[in-house]
Amino acid sequence: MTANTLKRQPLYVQVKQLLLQRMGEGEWRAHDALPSEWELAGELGASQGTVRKALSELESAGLLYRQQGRGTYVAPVPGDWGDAVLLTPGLFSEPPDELAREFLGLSRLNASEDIADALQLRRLAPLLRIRQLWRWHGAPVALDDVLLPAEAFEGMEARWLRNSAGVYATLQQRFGVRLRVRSEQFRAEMLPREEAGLLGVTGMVADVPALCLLRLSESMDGRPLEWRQRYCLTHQLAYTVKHD
Amino acid sequence: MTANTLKRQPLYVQVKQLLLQRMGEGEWRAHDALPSEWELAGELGASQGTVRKALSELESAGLLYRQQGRGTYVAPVPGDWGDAVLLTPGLFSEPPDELAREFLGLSRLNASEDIADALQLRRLAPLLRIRQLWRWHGAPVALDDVLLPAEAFEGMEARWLRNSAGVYATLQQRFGVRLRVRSEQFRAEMLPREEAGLLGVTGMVADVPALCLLRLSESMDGRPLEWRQRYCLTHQLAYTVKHD
DNA sequence: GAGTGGTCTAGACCACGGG
DNA sequence: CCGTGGTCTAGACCACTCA
Repeated sequence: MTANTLKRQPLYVQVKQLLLQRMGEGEWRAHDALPSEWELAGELGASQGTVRKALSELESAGLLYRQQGRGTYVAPVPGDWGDAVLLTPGLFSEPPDELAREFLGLSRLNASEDIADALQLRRLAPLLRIRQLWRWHGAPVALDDVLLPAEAFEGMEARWLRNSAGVYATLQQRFGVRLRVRSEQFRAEMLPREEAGLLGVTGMVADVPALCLLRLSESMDGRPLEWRQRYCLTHQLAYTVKHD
Repeated sequence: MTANTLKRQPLYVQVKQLLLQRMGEGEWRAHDALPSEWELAGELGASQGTVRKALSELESAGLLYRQQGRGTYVAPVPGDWGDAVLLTPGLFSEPPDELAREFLGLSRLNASEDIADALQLRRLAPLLRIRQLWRWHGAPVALDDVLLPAEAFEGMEARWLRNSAGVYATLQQRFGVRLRVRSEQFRAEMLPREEAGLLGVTGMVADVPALCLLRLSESMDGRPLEWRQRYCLTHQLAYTVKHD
């Protein structure tokens, strides 16, 4: 890599950033093959070992997958549910159930202090709010409020969200932005009235506890771009996170 | 590595396993320096690059930490709380609060079907149960039930647990077993009566929602060895998991 | 200055997948 | 068979820490 020093980043980091950029620009779609290690090495003027280190780190970050004897491929966008899985409680065996996602609406509001702080915006900054409902075997099990900085996603349209694989997929397809989870926060709460209505918990039933998940996500270059709140009903299903 | 092939594992994996074994046998204590890459390479008959790959993987697994210009050191045993942190809710800024751990008791019981299954034991297998309470600024915030296969930890004594940095630290010190989290499961529940008593939630107060965490941990060679259930009060504090 | 880990290179061989 | 990624080696230079 001739004279492309910039800020004296190690070469393999520069290779990573360059590949991330090209992936962000949509040069390759999910499951497309990247050039081989030797081709990239030639293109970029680095050795094959250096390219390998960059590719390996992108693989462990979940952006690529590699198969011996075949090649290196762009990994599909992770679903909105994240790495977690809904499970029947008490069991650690895992039938990865398909959850159905239902888009409820797109609206605008202004950031509260907490949210502005988390997203590194000024107070009352305009936000987009996306609501969606998760169903498992037809029954509502979770409700999402997704908050995005309006400035970063100007031109967002509800129909993009209605017919898509999820918010993350839409952001990547329409804005070339790929998000990753920075941190998640769990809390047990009594389900608020409004959310209870949307989740179909109505009437005389005693108050219901809900798992409240907050998730802060960022772009690949580290800017926080999504604040998500999820209310999960966990009578029937638990929220599982696998490690490694 | 001359003729130590075993089952045709890659050399760097064999190096990892050998180092894990020697760490498990207590050859080094926390913050002890390991031999340098070149010394290990000489000892084990591998190249320095291969040793480096093994060490790097152990570092990213959190078992070692390395400092340029100094050396490679054994990482301290993680606390019982795991990678998660208790936080004031709504905020993603992080004052890593010290939690006080209070040992409540050591008892024996027999495995239920679920737990025997998760720990890969026969039904009704004998278990050790360790109870402990977590306090934050004096107030109880969480209660742990730790279940361990009695067979694997015969001779466990309550006083070991009373005066220690936690269950994981005791297991490593007394039995040479280091655990890592395999999966965690979250659920919102109404706090059961017994746990409410231990957590100091008494009297006329309306029922309280609790975050119920299940954690399955395994030894470094992949045997499931701990089933843990934790009830967390999350009115004041939330349960946070950082990624990366 | 000596010793450590961090990066980078060049070359070798192996294991796997597919034509 | 070829091309791919996976492992392993040897050697070079750099950046950092510490005596």
